[in-house]
Amino acid sequence: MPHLQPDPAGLRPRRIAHLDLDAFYASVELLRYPQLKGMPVVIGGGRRCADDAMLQDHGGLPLHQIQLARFPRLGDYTGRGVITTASYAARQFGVGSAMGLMKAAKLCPQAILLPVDFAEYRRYSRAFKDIILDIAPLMEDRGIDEVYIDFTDVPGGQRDGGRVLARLIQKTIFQHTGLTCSVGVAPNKLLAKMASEFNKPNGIAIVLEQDLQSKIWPLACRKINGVGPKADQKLHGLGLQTIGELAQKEVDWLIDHFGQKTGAWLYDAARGVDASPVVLDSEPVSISRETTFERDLHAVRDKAELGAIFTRLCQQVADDLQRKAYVGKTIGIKLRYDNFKAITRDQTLSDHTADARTIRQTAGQCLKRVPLHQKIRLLGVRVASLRPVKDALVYEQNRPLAQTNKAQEASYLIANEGQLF
DNA sequence: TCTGGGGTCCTAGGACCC
DNA sequence: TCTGGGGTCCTAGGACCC
Repeated sequence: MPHLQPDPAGLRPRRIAHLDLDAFYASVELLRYPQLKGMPVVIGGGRRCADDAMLQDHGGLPLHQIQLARFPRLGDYTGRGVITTASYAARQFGVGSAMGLMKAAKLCPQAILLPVDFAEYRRYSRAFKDIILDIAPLMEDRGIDEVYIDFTDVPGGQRDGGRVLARLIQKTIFQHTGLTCSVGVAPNKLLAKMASEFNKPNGIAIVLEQDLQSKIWPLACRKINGVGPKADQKLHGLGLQTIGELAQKEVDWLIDHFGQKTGAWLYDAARGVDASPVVLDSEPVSISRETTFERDLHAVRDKAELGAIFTRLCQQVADDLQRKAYVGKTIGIKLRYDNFKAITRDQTLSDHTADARTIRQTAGQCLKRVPLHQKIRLLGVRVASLRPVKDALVYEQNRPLAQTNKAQEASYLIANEGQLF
């Protein structure tokens, strides 16, 4: 007999909020260029985005005075890339994030195309998280525009199911940054995440234990955080469309079809059961850099170009490690062929390192173990098995030594730039 | 005209050790 | 000569998320 009620032991008297900024990148760009308000705007395309020229050529005018006609249109863009964020006006045309720019250009050629400006987005990201921490100190960072917040013991966090505190946070973020966000408050992270989607943009949704059947069960299984395209397809194949239908299945049946771990997890998720804690801080597992080329490259015919890119990626990863004060033991590469198939190779060293030469040499060894007949579109370098360099001070005190290392790294890398291995 | 870049976690097989 | 589990580390691939 399937359970029709949530398992009371799994639903704690917690109040957990999920908050994410609305159309974050596009909203930041609209603050910078208010004249674009209401226009379809997409962010993406990166460094080759045509409007770099525009940004340098605005005749010294303040950014907000640049005339609409001078902004580049999506329809004029030719090249690779995907949309990172689309403004709500652009979404009306069916344009959305992760969509290829060329495909989006067909749907909405008149949309304005802006390049991503991560430095600026990170500033806003820090600002909105600082505001939250001031009000509610138990916050889990889930990326540049998303957090979980434990409302349980925050004053006012229980009032009206959390609505009062959610409203306060929402208002304070808007006052200080001009950004809007959507908040869901529920007994756990799983439900809070789903709830935050209910009233986008600039909305608040409260989900209580007893709302499971009315508010959660009608939703598609795909709305469960962790059910992606593959799992969703498989669920459809098994005749399951909604979370409610999933909740009718026996745990053994789910385990038979999805394996022990995923099966048990799906069983819980369909019942709104999630005991995972709000994690305040966590150590990174890996640090990586990767790049998709402007055109597909061949290991033999484009050896010099590829070698230079490879070296640059290693240098960037080394810089990232040193800046963040980590060393890593496992060096890996990733490449993606022109048919989009990706492969990885890695090698674990006996000692941790953040040295660009060591990374470059080891990554070169990895590259040797990979078939290189086919053209490739992407190359990446990754360092894992990280360990924090506890004494960041040592780095400071040894600055002259560190600079010597830097110089040696640089000369080694320049000497080997055209090489692939 | 396909499909970014930065991550995390899981699985599964093999090596190796006890 | 054959046959055990269990634990850990390494490697490769893939699903998923922001």
